[in-house]
Amino acid sequence: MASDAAALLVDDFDSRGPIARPTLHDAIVARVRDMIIEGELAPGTRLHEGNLGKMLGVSRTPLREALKFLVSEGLLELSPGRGAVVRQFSAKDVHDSLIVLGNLEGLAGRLACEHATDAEIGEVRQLHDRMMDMYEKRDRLPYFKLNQSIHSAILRLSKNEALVSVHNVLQARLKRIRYIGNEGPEKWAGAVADHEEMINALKARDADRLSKVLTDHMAKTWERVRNAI
Amino acid sequence: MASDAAALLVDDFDSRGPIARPTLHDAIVARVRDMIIEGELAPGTRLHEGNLGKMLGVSRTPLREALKFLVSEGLLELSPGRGAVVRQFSAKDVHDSLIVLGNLEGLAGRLACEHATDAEIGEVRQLHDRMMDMYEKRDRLPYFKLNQSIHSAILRLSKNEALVSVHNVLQARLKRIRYIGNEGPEKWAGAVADHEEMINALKARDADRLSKVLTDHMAKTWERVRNAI
DNA sequence: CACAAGTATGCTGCATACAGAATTTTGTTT
DNA sequence: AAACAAAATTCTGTATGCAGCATACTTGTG
Repeated sequence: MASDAAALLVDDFDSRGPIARPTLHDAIVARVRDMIIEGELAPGTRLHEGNLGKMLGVSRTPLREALKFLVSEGLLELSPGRGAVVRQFSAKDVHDSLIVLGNLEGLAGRLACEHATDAEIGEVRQLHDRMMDMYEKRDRLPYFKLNQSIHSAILRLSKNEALVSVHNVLQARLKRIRYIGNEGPEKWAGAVADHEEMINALKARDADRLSKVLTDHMAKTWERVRNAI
Repeated sequence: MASDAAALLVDDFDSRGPIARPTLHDAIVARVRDMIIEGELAPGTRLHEGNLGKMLGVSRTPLREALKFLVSEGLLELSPGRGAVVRQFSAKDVHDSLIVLGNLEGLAGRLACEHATDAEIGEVRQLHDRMMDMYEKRDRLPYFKLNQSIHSAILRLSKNEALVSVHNVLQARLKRIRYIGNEGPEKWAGAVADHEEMINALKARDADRLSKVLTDHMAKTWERVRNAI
């Protein structure tokens, strides 16, 4: 019965990766990470290995290994003798992270202008156009997801693995908060304007301008989410 | 007998931290990380859970948890069914990481100029002076360690936890390579000159200059280590 | 009735046991 | 002698068991 649920968990895992088949470990990590990001496990929650394991249909051993992994990612904290707790980010933590993220995205933009092919830039353009459609319809969730895709794409186009890696870690920590932070119409319009400038700078391969837009965009993100914390 | 060695391992752990006592988990992570950084476990080495555990006097369970932790840090890779392998960094990986590190240190310098107290800058100055003494004596190891301390100190003075965190991760991945990369006299002199300018810019709280020196310094580091890979 | 001490329960941390996959070794055949 | 196949061994991945600590509860006392 436990193995059935575990098999289900693995099937759930989105494996569009290249060769390696999904492992139970990866599935658990992905699942718990999602539970944290989507707020199912609120910050401060103490993770009960027995219950959580039964819930996921996994024994404590692989679960504990996955939790250690998430501790290293900064999504959980470990208090000795008391197990894992969903990490609570202070306003300063969020602000600090956004500053670093802004800097990293700025660098990514600079590198993307240098290394991206025309075809790749075209793909980002398509993402952008689809996002604008969603903005016209004021369809928030697809807009949000396309928005994330664009930022991820620019990171990818930097062709810098290390950069992608550290960006992903910081991004994951803030994802929940950014998801919550629902700006009003005027700030939303501002964000969209930023994105227009981004895509233009990228098409023109204007590294300085793209870098600046991305960094500034992240600074404005702070204004959008600060009262949601 | 296993527990004896485990106790020894914990005692080995450098716990100048605030409150929390060292846990076996932390001790194992620190120990294996050091073994990787110091080259005792060469890149590409397949980690044998049985042997390594016996060597450290720990059973497989906490060891595996520690390995998962190090996988998340990017020091190990996991091939399903085949366990953990010490990650091999290509020249491009190193180059990419150094670019990101340079950017992060540049940001750190900028923030340090803003947030550091005069006393803290004084402490960095002292580290710098001691490092210069070691340079006069051409005493490489203490020079190297003080050098690292200075960079860490600047990161700390940024007062940005997220920045320190991601910097540490990237730093750990490259530590072994930088340790190996022994430059000749003329490049060493160049590095020392960079450090002179760093400390001057920091004292003057010239954010732009400090930022630029740190970023450029890291770019030169690539020249120093590239033939060691 | 409040508070403290002792007790009981439950959870974490670690070790061990077991099943299945991977690798190596050995035997057979060409 | 080389190549292939099959068996045996070894190792990983997962489950379970046990000891010690933390917490909650209960009971006794002021």
